[in-house]
Amino acid sequence: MKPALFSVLCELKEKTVLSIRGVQEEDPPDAQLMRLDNMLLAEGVARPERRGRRGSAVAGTATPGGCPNDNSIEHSDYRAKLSQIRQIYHSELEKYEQACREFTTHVTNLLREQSRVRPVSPKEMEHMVGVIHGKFRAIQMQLKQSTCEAVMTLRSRFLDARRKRRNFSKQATEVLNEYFYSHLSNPYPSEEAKEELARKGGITVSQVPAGSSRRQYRADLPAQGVRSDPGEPVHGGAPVMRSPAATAALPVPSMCPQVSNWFGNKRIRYKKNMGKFQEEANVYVSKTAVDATKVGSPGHQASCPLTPSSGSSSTFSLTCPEDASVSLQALASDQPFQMGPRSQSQPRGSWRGATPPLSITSPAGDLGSAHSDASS
DNA sequence: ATAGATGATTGGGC
DNA sequence: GCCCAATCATCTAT
Repeated sequence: MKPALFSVLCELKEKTVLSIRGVQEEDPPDAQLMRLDNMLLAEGVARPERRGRRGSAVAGTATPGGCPNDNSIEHSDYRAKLSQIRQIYHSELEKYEQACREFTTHVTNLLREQSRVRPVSPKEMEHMVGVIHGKFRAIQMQLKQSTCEAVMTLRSRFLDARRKRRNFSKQATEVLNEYFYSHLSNPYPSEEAKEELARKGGITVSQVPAGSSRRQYRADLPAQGVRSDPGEPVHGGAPVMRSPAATAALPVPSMCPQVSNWFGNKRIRYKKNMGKFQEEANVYVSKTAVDATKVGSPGHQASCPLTPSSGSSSTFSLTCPEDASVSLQALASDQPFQMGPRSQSQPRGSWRGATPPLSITSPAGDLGSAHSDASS
């Protein structure tokens, strides 16, 4: 009687297990878990800490967006804190894994024990182990999530670009201003010009700092980490880190975001308050005039690689009250302008009309403006 | 301590 | 993808 009952039970069991398996098949690869893993990997948290020459090994991955050359105290502080997070993460992970192993063994033993009095198929054992692993995976995910959050907070505190703001050097400002005022009719440097300006001004030509190009970082954001309260700003443009895969798919960012920022700010501020910049404009225009005479004849043009981006011909549409002086300036700087409809290479945006009432004449052979502006 | 200057970020437009 | 305009956050001169 007993063996017969046992075999019936076995049959029932088999059916039950099959039905369970039918209901919950293996989960598809968890996208969020992958994201977390990728982020931890990218931040250098997922890898166990390398002993020995700490810092350099960590720094390479720990400053994806900050100031690569900024070996400040804050940076070592950042690395130390990141290292702490890493240690905690790995020790917790180890704990969870061990607990998982122990619990699995315990349950397996228990099932084996029970298999003497009731039918326990290998599949059922497998299923139980799977359930346990699933539970521990969930716990692991929580751990990873909180680790990510900790890293985010750390990044925001130490690497926020705004907090790191440094004024450009005098040389850099001069170079930029010279270009700006000598291309006043069309102050939109091309990518090459920006690089050249950055080089000349000693501005570090970096990849976009983590905080400087929000759009790239936002394309594939998970829900977490968007810009937060002002007291604890999440790292400006890097609310969330991208997976390496996502990084690879993204477009190449501008190589000179600082220069672009500078020109953006300059154009806006100049336009808003031309009067205020009048003096500065004069200084730079006369400066370039002197340079031009030093270099040679007014027609000397060959040496400047800096050309505006939106076509080499800069044009005016005279919409501001200072038309007369604009004309004068345009004439003085040998720049063409037009009264009628704008040509295709019209300065972009709303710059038209912002051309200034320069009180002195601009040189003919300035830093490329005459060359580039007049070349057409 | 404060105001103004300045570099960076953001949201929207094209 | 770049630009403008507004704004933020920090630096600097006073």
